Amino acid sequence: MADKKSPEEAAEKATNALMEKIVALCKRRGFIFQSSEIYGGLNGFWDYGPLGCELKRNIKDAWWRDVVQRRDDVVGLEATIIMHPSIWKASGHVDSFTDPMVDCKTCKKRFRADQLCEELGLKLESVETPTGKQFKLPAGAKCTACGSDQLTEPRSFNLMFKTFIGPVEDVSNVAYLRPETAQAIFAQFQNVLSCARQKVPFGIAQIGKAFRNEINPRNFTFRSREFEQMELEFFIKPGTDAQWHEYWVKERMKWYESIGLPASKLKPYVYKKEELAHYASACVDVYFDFPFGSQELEGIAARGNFDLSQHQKHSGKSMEYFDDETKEKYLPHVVEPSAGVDRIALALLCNAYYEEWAPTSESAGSAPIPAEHGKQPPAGFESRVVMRFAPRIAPVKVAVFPLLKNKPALVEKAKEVFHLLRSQFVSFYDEAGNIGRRYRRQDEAGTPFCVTIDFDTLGEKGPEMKDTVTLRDRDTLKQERVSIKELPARIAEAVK
RNA sequence: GCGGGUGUAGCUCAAUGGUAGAGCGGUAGCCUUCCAAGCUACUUACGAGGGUUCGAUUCCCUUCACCCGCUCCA
Repeated sequence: MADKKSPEEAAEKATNALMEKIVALCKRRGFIFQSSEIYGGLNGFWDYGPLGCELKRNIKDAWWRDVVQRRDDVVGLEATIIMHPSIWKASGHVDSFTDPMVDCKTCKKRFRADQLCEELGLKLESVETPTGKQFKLPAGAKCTACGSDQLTEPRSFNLMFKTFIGPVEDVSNVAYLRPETAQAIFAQFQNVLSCARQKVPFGIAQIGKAFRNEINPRNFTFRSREFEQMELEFFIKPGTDAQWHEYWVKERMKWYESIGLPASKLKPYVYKKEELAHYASACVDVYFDFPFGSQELEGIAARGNFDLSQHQKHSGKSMEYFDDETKEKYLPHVVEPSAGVDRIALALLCNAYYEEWAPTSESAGSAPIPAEHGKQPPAGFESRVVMRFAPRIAPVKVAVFPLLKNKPALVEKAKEVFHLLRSQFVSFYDEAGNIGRRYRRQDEAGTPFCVTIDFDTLGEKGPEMKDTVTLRDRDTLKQERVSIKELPARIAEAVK
């Protein structure tokens, strides 16, 4: 009786097990490692290994191509991570990124100080300081859980990483690592406008690192303290907010499908009126079904002119745009699609992971079948793990093998083919172990194509087979005879 | 930050108050004519720091990391 598990518990156990397998594969194959692992690791920080950094690069390249290079109306920007502290004052991050927390010394519960006071009908006291607000509990504050008045003073957890510019560690030299890439775009709006010869509507895009001192990093790389963002600020004429917002939500959903995330696992979450920030007119989050739940990959917000007007106010510089056609001056409104690169990488890894029963040599030629949890594969099959990345996003596009390692003519020809392909695609050469083992290694790396050089390639079966190779498909395991000449075009077609 | 759990090789797991063993993997060699075959050799670990003890991977404390719940989530 005590051993009986509810369906919910069983399902939870299965998803935990799945995440653990994905984490193990990420380490085994060199996708993601713990940061500073030899020193015990560092909470909230992760490194990308040889395959992982190729994957991430492919995500960023795809985004940059689709959002910037292939459009007439978007230009790029690469700003510094540390910027003038006033930027974060203007953006609201210095004040609103702070959560004052109090702990009950008696029952160890933790509360947001403002919420606790509100519940008691009191008002949290605060004083402005150069580095943000300092909070003080009003008289009469007590723990709402146990009633004790033994509460710690409110401590501010500002989510921005702080540092100092120059040698003196002093309040006047405080600077922050950017908690988002977006603000630099607003701060450089006039510079970009004056050189890029763009007219509203147009966008400025940036990819880069951002830092948030999260209280509680969780779910592998999903919530990290150092992460990478891809943000677009698309500046529009006031009043066209709704139509552009709708446009970008559609564009972004399409993009996720283009990198191989299925529509069935992507869900738009439309913010309700009361959930919106006061300046925003609309916001849609793109959610992905991770093994640990449906979670946000990107937020697409219509932010009005809040950011530009804030910077105009704080800097005293005009952020206005002069419209040649209507001869009007105005502060452009903005639609902001803001995506997390690491979250997308994690989504791709989770989505690509499959356990299958693949045919062994006895039943070669059969199609692989999905593995059934907790069961042994049927005779003639054995389990394999395969990462089914979309070819466009796969870290390695093609692997090249000589059928046998101890035949110099095969090795020489294979290396020749490898060098030919390497000039165009991320390629991998392997000759260790038997051919099946090498195929399986590439399955775990998610390499969509394997090319094998055999004796027919050398012309042993006659001239019509000479200079043809086996092209093996990762997903179907099907093999096809293709001439070396046609190979680059075949692969290029699949990975474009 | 609180509570619970976990920490032995790259992975999965074992044993033990007297300094650790296997399978898989990896590397090298032999072999191998298309899906993890075989043989040989090599490789690698008690998360970190203290304490108790003649002696600690094992017991105790602290710390770090990971997982789960709470909390938090621009």
